[in-house]
Amino acid sequence: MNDKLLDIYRILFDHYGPREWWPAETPFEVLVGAILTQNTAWRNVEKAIANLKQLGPLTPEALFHLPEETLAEAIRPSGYYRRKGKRLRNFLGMLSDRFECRIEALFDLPTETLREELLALSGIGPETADSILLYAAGRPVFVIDTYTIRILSRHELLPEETSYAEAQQWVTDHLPEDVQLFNEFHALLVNVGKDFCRPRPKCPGCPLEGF
DNA sequence: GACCAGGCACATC
DNA sequence: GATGTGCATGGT
Repeated sequence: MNDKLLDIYRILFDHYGPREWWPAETPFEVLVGAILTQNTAWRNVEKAIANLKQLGPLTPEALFHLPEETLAEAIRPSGYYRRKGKRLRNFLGMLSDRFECRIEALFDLPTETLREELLALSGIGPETADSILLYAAGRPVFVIDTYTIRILSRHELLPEETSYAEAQQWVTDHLPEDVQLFNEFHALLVNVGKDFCRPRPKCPGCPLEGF
C-alpha cells in the first residue's frame, strides 16, 4: 500500500463525492461510449449517443445493421467520426461472428483473455479496453489515462514519461484490489484533471516565454 | 484564433 | 524502440 496514493483518493473523494461512473444505461452503452470518447470531450459523446438512441434501441444487433454512412453521421458530434464508425463496426463484427451479438457471452471470458480479445481489435487500445473491463464488465482493472500520469508525475509519484503499462502496474501495486475503488478513483482523477491539471501551465505575459 | 478533450494506428527513421 | 502525424467536432 502507498499511503500517499490513498491520501490522494480520500482528498478527491471528500472534495467531489461519488462520481457515479460510468454514465450509461447498459454495459453495451458503456462500450460504445468508451470508443466514442477517445481523445474527445464527454459532452460531444453525449450528443452522439443521443443521436444513436434516436435511430433505435442501442443494442449490438441494431447498430450492426445500420448502414456505415448512417452510423457515421449519427456519431459525427463526437469527432473522428469516420474512424470511430469503423471501430464500432469492427467490434460489432467480432461480436456478431463469434458471440451471436451477445455482450454477456463475450463477458463470460476470463479477464486476461477478454482484455486480449479487446486489444486485438483495431481501434481498441489499452485505455479503451480497460475502461470496458472496469466499467462495463466490472473487473478489477485500473484505468490509466493522460490525466492519471500527468497528476501522479506532477505530484512526483511517477516520472512524466511513464508508460501506460508501467503506470498501471504501479497503481495496482499500491492499492487494494477493489472494483468500486478503481471505479471511483479513475473518475475522480479525470474530474480533477479536467478542472485543474492542464497539459501546460499557462503563464500569460511571462518574459521568459519561448526562451 | 489558439488550445484542448475520458486515444489509437500507422509511417518513418 | 522512439518519435511524428492524421483523425474531427465542439467548448473555452
